[in-house]
Formats: sequence, C-alpha cells, structure tokens
Amino acid sequence: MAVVQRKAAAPNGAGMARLRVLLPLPLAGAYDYRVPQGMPVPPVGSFVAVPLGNRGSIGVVWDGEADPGLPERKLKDIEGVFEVPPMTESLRRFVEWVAAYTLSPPGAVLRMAMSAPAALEPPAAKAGWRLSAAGQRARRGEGARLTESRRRVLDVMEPGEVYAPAALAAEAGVSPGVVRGMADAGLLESALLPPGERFPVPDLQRPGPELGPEQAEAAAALREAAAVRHFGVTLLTGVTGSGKTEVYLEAVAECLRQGRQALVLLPEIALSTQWLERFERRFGVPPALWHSELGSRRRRDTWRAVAEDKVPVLVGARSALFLPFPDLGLIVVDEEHETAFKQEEGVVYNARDMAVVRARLAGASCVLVSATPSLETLTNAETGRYAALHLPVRHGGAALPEVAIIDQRRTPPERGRFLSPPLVQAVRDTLAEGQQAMLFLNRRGYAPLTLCRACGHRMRCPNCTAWLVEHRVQRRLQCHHCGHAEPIPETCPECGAEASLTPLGPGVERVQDEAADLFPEARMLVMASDTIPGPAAAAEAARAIAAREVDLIIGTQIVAKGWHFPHLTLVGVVDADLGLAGGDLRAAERTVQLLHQVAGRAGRAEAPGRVLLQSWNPEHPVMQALVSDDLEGFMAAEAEQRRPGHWPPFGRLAALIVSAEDEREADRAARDLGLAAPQGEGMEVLGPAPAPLALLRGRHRRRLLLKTRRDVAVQPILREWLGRVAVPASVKVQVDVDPVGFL
DNA sequence: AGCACGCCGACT
DNA sequence: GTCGGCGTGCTC
Repeated sequence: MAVVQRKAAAPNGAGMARLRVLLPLPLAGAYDYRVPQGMPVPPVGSFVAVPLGNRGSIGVVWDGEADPGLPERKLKDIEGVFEVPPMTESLRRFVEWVAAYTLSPPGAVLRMAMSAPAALEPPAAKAGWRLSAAGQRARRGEGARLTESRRRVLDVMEPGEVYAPAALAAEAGVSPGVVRGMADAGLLESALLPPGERFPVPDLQRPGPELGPEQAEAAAALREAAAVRHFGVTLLTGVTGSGKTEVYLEAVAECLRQGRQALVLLPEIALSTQWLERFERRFGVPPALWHSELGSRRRRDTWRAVAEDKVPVLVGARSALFLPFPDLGLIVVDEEHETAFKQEEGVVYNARDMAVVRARLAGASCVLVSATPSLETLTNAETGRYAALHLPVRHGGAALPEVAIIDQRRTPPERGRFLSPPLVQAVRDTLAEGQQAMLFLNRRGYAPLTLCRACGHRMRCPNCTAWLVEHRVQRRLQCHHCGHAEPIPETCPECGAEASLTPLGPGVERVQDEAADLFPEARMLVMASDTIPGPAAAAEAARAIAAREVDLIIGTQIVAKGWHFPHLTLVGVVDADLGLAGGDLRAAERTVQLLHQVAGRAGRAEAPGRVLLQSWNPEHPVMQALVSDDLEGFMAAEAEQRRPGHWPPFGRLAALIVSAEDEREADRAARDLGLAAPQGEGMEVLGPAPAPLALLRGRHRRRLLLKTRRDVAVQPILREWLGRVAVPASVKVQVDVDPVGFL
C-alpha cells in the first residue's frame, strides 16, 4: 500500500487525536480512529487506510467530532494516508444528502464515490513522447520541410512536456503511425509520463457550429448560466433535430473557459457513439467516459484523473455523479425523462434529481434536456424553480414527420400476423422508392407467451411472476427478469400433448419473420439489446444504416435513443398500445415520450417522414396527442389528473418493497408494517399488496406505498415507521423514495 | 460488505 | 469421528 505515513513505532497512549472515518460499508455511521504518534493529522476528506476487524479497509476522514465516550481499547490507529486529493466538501455533503434522502447508510453511498479503489494507489509510470532537440528546432520552423500531419503534431506539443502516444495522435488529429514515424525520425524522444492519465483538452478556439437565431439565443442563455458560477437549473426542450446537443455543448465550452469541469449524463452511454462523434466534431477531441462496463484500468485512470483535475469534461452514466470532480461547474442531464436514470438496486436513487442536488452543492449550473420532459421537470419549470428554454424548429428546416393512426379494428392484420394491410403497403412503397423504413416494437424475442393448445398451460418462469419469452434464434424460452432459460419443450410439460405449444403475440424476431415473408428482397437489421450488445455493435449498426446497407430496421426501444438515420422516412409502430396496460401512474406519459422519440427518427434530412401507429384504441389521449403533435396539451391534461389526488409531482410517494423467500414470511412482515402504518394530516398508506412482480428471482414481494402532500417530508415518517416494526433477518425491506416504475 | 463464530449432514 | 453448509452478528 502506498502511504505517506506508516504506523508509528512508539506505543500509543491516551489523549491522542481521534478522527471520524466513514467506511464504504453499509454501517450506521462513521467509525472513530486514532491518529498515531508522528503522523500529521490528515485533513478532512483524506482517503485513509484503517484496520477493521481482522482486515483492512479504506475510508474517508469525515467531518464532526469523534465520540469521546468510546472506550480507548476499541480504538485503532489509522495506518496511512493515500496520496490523492482529499474528497471535497461538496462531494461529502452530497454523499450525506443522498444517504439521508434515500434512507441509505452513508457508507453505502460513499461506496459509489469510491468505485475505483485501485485509483488511490500511485499509478505506474508509463512511457510517452517529448520533443527532442531536433523536434524543437523543427517546431520553430528550422530545418527540413515537414508533412502537414507532422506539422500538426509539432504544433500541439509544448517543449519539455511529455505526451501519451494515443492522446497526442488524437489531439493532433493524426493516426498513431505518424507519431511513431516522427519518433523514428528523431523528432521525438521517449520520456516518462507524469503520473495520472492525461486526457485530451478540448479545443475551445475551434468555432462552434452555425446556430440559427433561436439556437444562438438559447446557447447564450446557457453560457450566461455557466458563467455566473452559481447554482441554477435550466430546462432545455425542443423536438428531435432542433439542435439541443449543439446548444448545450456551448454551455460546456463556457464552463471549460471558466476553468471548471463539466459533466454530461446520458441514459445509455454504451449506445451513444453518435453522440461522441458530435462532441468530437465540436471540440476536436473525445471526452472522458464513465460507465459500468469500463475496464478496470480505464476506470482507475479515469477516477484518478478526475480527482487530480486532469479531466475537463466527462460524459457518463448515472454513476458518474459520484466522481470526485474538484470544481464541477456544469451538469447536463440529456434525455432527462428517461427511466434509465433511476437506479433500482442497492442505493435507490434517480440520477436526474440527484444531479440537481450535486449541482446545488457544487455551485454549478444544471441543464435538463429533453424533447419530451417529464411532468416533474415541466412542473418545476412552470412554477419558476427552473428556467426554461425552448428550441421551436427543426434545425436545418426539415419538416416534422406526419403521424397517422392505423385503426386495427377496421384494418386488422391477417390471422397470426401483426402488420396490417395499410402498414404493409406503406413499407412496400417506401422500399420501392429506395428509402429506409423502420418497424418498432418494444418487445424482445419471438413471442412473449407460449401456450399449450391442448390444455391451456402457459409457460412461466419458476422464479418470477412472468411468462417465458421465446427466443427462436437461440431456440430457448427466457425470463427477462432473472437469468432463467430453458430449451423449448417438445411436449407440453403439463398435459404431455405433442407439438401443442404455440407462440402467442409478437416480438421483434417474429415481426422480422413476417417482414422477411412480405418483403423478401429487403435487407433487414434487428436492433434489440440481444443483437446490439455494446458500443462496437451500435457503431457498426449506425454505419451500416447510414451507408444504406439496410432497407428495413426492426427494433425495440433501443432504436429510440438519439440515433440519426438520415435516409429513414417511414416508422411503423407495431403495437402503439403496448405500454398502456397495467395500472402504472406514468404509463401514458412514458408511452407518449417513447413513441414521440421513435417518431423523431423519421425524416430528418431532405425527405419528409411519416409515422404510422397501429392501435386498437385510436381515441386514447396518447394516440391523439401524437397525431396532433400536442404534447403540451397532453401533459397539461396529465397534470390535472394527478393534481387532485396529490399524486407526483403534486405530492410525494415512497414505496416499501418487502421481500422474502418464504411467502408467508413476506406476507406477515408486510401485514405488520401495514398495521404500524403512520397516520396523520396529509399522508396515506396504500397496501400492503402484491408487488407488480409478486415473485422476482425466487423472492416473494409485497409493497406498501406512502403518499403524502408535497409539503410533508417522507424521510422522517419512513424512519420512524421502520424503527417501530421488527422484521426477521430473512425479510428484506427496501425503501424506494420517488418510485418511477410499476405503480 | 467481509469474515468470524456456530450448530447439523456426508466423507477420510 | 471431522469437513463444511450458510444463518446471524460485529467491525471504531
């Protein structure tokens, strides 16, 4: 372990300095440790090595007084202090705030802020390039003439500085081979890189894109918000293609000019290659990246570089909120309405809401971006808590797609088929014109349900309340909630009938089968999480589509997310009613958001787009909102439905999910909690009731909901409630403040 | 989160 | 007779 101080050799007496140290464990609070003789007292925020039980742990020196009542014999010595910048006050307050809000132990939140413990060790020195004497002469223009590429490399390099080979090539915009060749030619000499990854610095001199008048005005407002260097939230709205990204990248530029760091949160970072290209076009270099699939080395280097203020701008998934930025000046939450920002396991939090808190504690500007903002955010904008900017037109003048409904009752698909005659005709016409079409169905696999025609048995998951989904490609039935998968049985497991199992309903694979039959000449691409597992596949799909190697795209919700398909002119939604079933509070809102986003894929360049929604319920307000392109009216009506019952955002919700392997235990604990439910003015407890997935991964789940008026804080009520009820250790009670799904 | 301690089944 | 299953309890 690398430390500046080791444990002092002298025995420790009483009366030595005691410090509070928060450990990245789900403990009730910080533990106290002694500063050994001869060790300078580490400042608050220092990362320290401490003994814990019979092992070691890493913690952070926390604020506050140690407990003087703790007997001396329990205290142990701090073993050492890591050579990294201490955790800032702003991040420590954030950790405490998130813990208090989500009712999580502070150490559990700290763990998210210490997600790369290897970063605390000093990094191994790596080799890089420095200008040689010949290189310095060449840079001044003395000596032989240089190729344009070599000139660019020399222009980027400062004499005496050491550059990482890959970063140098990227910064100069040349291939790594050019750098190698210059080393061979003696222009560069090898030298050790200073510790810590050097991230390429965005080129702020680079001219931004040409913005239309509205874009320019919005960009100016966001720049101003970033320049004042204090907290504020701005909602940036505008349809797909209105230039939201280009506009907020101007705020990023301003933040960097202020010498502060900028953070951009995206819901699906692994599929965001097109976003990264846009960033690189604007700033000449790629941003630093942060997401859960990051390799351990990259993770370690990035974490340390952030802490050492070597990362000016980072784009990441929700966990990036907990990175140790020394002076965060801007947080952008793109696609702020996305439910992917909600973390559902461990510390249950919504990164969109916590981004606002992090920005407030850091004195940073926060920008929430969406074409279809959530009702929460819209309401905050309306009441003036957030500033609002709207981009009214599609940048570049392309027309909005025309949306029409295909009434499934009037023109139903043939038996056993899922594409109605008008949709088939529209796809055929589009393909005949040499343009691209897309069929959207938010369902993976071949069929969502497998039924025995002889006895009516339905194939279900043994661990979850869910049907098994047929995946014909893999010849298996899969549960989409746990890992369960089994081969498709030959005979019905219930009645033994042969060849009686029948797939019911469509998934994207089945739509692909039908399309292959109808449009045999079309080149098809299925885009689902099974077929697009990561950034490389996403980039390849985007390339193939842009190069017109694909005629018909068949996709799940992953096609909704931020792609730019310039030749796509028709989008067919196979089942527009799909998201509306079930009693979820936000089902309608989410369906509008998703379908609007999917619709936005059509007709972005020269050709106008068309969107066809297959629906059995054309009168539904969701369908009408999409057809008339009146999302504002829809959200206003949605607000009026939620306001009287104090449903969010006009009231607060918290869910208790009670789960146990034994069903009776789950029931008993849920009933006990129900009997002890808090009572009072402006609050109400609903349940217990079976949770929407009453059985999940082998655990039986029950749910209680606490609903309060907006002016009532739910955390003290929950704390008091949970404190009054004893549940056995085999029963887990998970608290979800502001639940988003499955209501 | 680890890692101990602590009571009941199939092995050298 | 022991090795070992993971239930519950503690770590300054």
